[in-house]
Amino acid sequence: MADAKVTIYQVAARAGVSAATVSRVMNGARVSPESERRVRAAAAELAFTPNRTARRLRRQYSEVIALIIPDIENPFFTALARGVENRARAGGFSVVLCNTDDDPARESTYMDIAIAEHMAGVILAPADATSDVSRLIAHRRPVVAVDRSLNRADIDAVTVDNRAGGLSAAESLFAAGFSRVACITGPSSVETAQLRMEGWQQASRDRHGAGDDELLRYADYRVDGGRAAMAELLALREPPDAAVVANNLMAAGALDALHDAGLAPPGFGLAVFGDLPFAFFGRRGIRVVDLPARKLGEAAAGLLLDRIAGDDGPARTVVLRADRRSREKQ
Amino acid sequence: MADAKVTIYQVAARAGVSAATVSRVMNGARVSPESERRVRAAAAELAFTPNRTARRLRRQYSEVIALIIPDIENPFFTALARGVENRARAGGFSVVLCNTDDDPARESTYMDIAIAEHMAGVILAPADATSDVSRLIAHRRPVVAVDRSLNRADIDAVTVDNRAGGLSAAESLFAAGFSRVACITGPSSVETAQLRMEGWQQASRDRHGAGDDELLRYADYRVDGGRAAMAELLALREPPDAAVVANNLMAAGALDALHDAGLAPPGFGLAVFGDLPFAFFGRRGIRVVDLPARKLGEAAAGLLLDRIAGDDGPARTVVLRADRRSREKQ
DNA sequence: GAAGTCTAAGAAATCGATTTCGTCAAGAGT
DNA sequence: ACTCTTGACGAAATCGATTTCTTAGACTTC
Repeated sequence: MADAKVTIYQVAARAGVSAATVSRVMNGARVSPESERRVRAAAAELAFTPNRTARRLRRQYSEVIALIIPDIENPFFTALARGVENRARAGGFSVVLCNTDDDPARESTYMDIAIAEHMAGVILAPADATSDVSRLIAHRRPVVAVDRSLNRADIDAVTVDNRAGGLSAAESLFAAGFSRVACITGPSSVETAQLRMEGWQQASRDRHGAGDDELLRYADYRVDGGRAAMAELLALREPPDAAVVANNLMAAGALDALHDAGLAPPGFGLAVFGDLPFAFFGRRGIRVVDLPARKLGEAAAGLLLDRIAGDDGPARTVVLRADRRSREKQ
Repeated sequence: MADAKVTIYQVAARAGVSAATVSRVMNGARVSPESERRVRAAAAELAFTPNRTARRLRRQYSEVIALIIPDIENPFFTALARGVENRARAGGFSVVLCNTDDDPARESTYMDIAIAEHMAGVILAPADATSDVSRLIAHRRPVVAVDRSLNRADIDAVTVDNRAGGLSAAESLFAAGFSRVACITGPSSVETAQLRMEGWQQASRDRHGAGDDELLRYADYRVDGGRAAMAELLALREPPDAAVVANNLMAAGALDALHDAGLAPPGFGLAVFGDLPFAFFGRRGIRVVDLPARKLGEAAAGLLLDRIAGDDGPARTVVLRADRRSREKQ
């Protein structure tokens, strides 16, 4: 019975009613009990699944949201994705995950697709500060920026307090007795990288009166960049005895470089932004600035669903705390 | 100019032609140079983006494929996803990532969505052996199973040689001088878990004449399960001196448990299926059975794209090698 | 120069569900 | 008894692009 293609008209014919009535049954509009029964029976017998494409064309709307992230292999973003998905599912939405590899062109393409596909909204972890969401705005598609904010006051954003996180990470290292605390951060064009560095800088100034730019390295938020940066720092005439590393991937590389030099936490102080899910022994003694990735995702999805539901109040910015904690066990 | 909604008719009006002609221009059919020029100009001025929903309804087809995986936070599956995405993008397709958390109900829902959304095909990493793809088949949607095969001969599959991997992992531990080699594998209902265990079992039999079930633990492919299983093994009257662990997450847990007992590789032999992207020091001395996740994804996407293009030859099964290697550096 | 190709391009049908607009009948109110 | 609601439900319009059909002209070919 379950043929490859069952339309609403076939169901209607079988139930002896019109297509309109079938539609009403499927969408919970008022229908007599008898009609409803017949329609449901017919739909079940034919294994009818409404064609979402047709519905979407008519409704100008779909229950799908796009989540655009720069790196699908980074656990931070997958955890974030999971948060988005949980919240979205609870609201009856599906999530399409789009991976840009930090490429603005791909990001732009995905936004166009979101428009052309009638997606209900977009959650964007911007590749960089130049991300252009104007086409989304022009098409009235709700957008929420997550992790990194866009430089515009008119759209919702969910971020963590990166500056405070950087400050507290560096301070905790100083407090633990380290004196030369370096900083390995991400690309200077990336907001989170800049803010985390500024937190470190602030702590250094508080401590030494002036920031020590010799101990600052901009890398690329990737493993190899972290390894290279740490290697460079260790090669200084006066190397650091601790470091704040601005993301998990670079920390992996940095740990590698440390190990090559015969060093490791807790002898060498290390504070890292974000969890290191697969770091075992190495993890012990590392200070982790907890990035609440899943919560970021949930919050972003929450804001987006509000907008989709019609909320058009002024843009909100949610800033979650980045808690430092000294991690013992999972 | 770029208004919220630009249809093909508005472009047609502005260019002084019919909608059909605009469609022809957008799809590369024959049109006079003059018309083409005018249409392109009008389309550009209005920032026209064809409505994909309408196109899809008419064409009964979309350039989107679904990738259904059990755990989005597992690096194995994200690497696989990246492989799928690369290959799909190259072929002009987008990928929708669906996370099931190993829940057959969610898996089933996603398959229905794939049908209702007119997706071109589905790549499925089955939650378990009972996954039912019959509705996809009934709707003529190409399906490729990846990582785990479905128990049916009529659909394409891409897997790794899990049995050989398990065998070689265990053998390499025996060869290195370990004598009591345990095995921590996944749920017995999961094919990969079963096969990897069988490889270990084979090696144990070859060595000892009989497999030692005392040293076998079925866990859940998760960190906590691996930790608990290893803790149990270490508590035996005669604990193992080495272990084959059937996936990366459980290995993370197992390493934790080892550490708690004051043990670690290479003193305690450890062979693991799949990469441990964030494992630093711990990783050294671990034997990794390399699961070519990205290649799996690429191969699966390749098969699927062939089917979408109309290939209806008999089902193919691609088995990739799971190479054991002793990992030094990234 | 008549009959037979092509070509470009417009009019209209189509994809399948939703939704507006009417119609009809049953029950309410005076 | 007569109008007024009210509710169920069918006919038809609609969403926007694609894809037949058709037609009108231009160009061959004998």
